[in-house]
Amino acid sequence: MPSTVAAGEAGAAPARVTSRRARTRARLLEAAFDVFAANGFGHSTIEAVCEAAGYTRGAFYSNFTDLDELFFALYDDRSALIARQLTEALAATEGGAGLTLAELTARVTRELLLDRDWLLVKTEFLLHAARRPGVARALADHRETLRDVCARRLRELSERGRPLPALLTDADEAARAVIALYDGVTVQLLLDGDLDAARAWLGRLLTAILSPTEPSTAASAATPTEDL
Amino acid sequence: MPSTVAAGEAGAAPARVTSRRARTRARLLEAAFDVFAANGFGHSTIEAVCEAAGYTRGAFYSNFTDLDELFFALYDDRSALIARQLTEALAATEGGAGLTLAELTARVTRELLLDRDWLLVKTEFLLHAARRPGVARALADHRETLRDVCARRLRELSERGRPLPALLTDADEAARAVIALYDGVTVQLLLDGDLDAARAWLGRLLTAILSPTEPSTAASAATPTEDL
DNA sequence: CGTATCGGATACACCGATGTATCGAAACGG
DNA sequence: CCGTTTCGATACATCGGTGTATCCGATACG
Repeated sequence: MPSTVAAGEAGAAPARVTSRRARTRARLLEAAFDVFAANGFGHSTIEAVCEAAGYTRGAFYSNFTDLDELFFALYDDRSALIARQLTEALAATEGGAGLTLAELTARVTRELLLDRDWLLVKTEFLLHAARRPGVARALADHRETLRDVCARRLRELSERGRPLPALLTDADEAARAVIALYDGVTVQLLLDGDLDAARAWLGRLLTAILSPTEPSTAASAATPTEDL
Repeated sequence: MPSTVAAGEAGAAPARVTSRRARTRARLLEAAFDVFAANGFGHSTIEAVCEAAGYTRGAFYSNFTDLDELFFALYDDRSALIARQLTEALAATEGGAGLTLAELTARVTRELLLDRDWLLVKTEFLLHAARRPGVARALADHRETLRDVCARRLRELSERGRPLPALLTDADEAARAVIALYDGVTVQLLLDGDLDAARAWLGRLLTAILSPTEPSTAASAATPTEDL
């Protein structure tokens, strides 16, 4: 069951599944990605996707019921792929030495900030999920597994002497901060399209927030939202 | 000229503009906000907006040409309103004492993280803009003015002895970091809908990234993305 | 290699949204 | 108040996308 976020196939699975089916399905997903990236999900039609894939609508309805379902499947595929890439990139600690902070940020930056089209589709899926509690939970779960991967590396880091900032209580929270910064930089990248700048900026932000704070000032600003 | 992002009225302005027109226009925008928040811009129709506003499509075509145009006007109005609120909130330094870091974060958190519906619409507008270079630039400009407001307060702060983190070179960059964190927390809020948690989390993140870092570790991690 | 099943193409009926042209009524200026 | 201008409602023609039913070629399996 390689589904990362959830299931949701079209109709009951046929008794005899040919491999041609898998090909056209893959092509449809590929084409849908391009169409969604270009026009946005809301302004995309089944016909446009089929035409981009080189099929007629018959092929679509044989594989999916909705555009919604295809959208979900598309996100499922892509996000699983990226999750795998990130996990591998962070797991590759040759020599057993473990990652340094610089390496960690560099790898996160490299693996996660890929192309703008994916960010467009991903963000649109976020909005899609935000309006459907079930999908939202599934997406949140998926994000949580990614966060755990990140948290594990950060925990290693802190156990090997590199202290985490005092304001972030544990590695899990530090990982949350990493995600937040990543999402924030994504917004900027969507606007200006400068991938290199976004990578550099994310790198700086990550090191900034993961660097230890001075104990004195940290204590005085621990609970900022209490008063006023 | 109260337009914040850009202009773009429907047709040439009539010689005699009644005030009824302004009312219906406002109502249409109001209704559009609700409809967009509920269904998403892409899945919203002119009819749905008009019905929600209590008009027929005739009223719409008398005020706008497109849904796109209405969307732009809607964002224009709302964002200008919020920009005003934020500016006022940050400017209100009674006694001339200036804001503390805790006050600053508290106010940003309070003024910017309003309701989820607005975040939905705002994010959708971001995607909308990301696909149209002209709109993207306009939106970027608008964000820049907000950032400047923030940067000014941060500069005051650092001039009154509160040091900025060494990894963020100046107040402008610190303001960028604030924006990035805000955007990042927005994503989380869109997913889980927990407004209070988002506020608290944003507050912690802001103080974390704006607190001074230890000089030693700061220097060693200054250029993280160079190698590897 | 034959045959049963599957997958995608084709054709059709339908609906919903769009845009325009026109008309009655409200709002403004005198 | 009354004429004039403007605003929004109504009616109409049209178009694009959807979903379904059906059919023929492709494919797997014995």
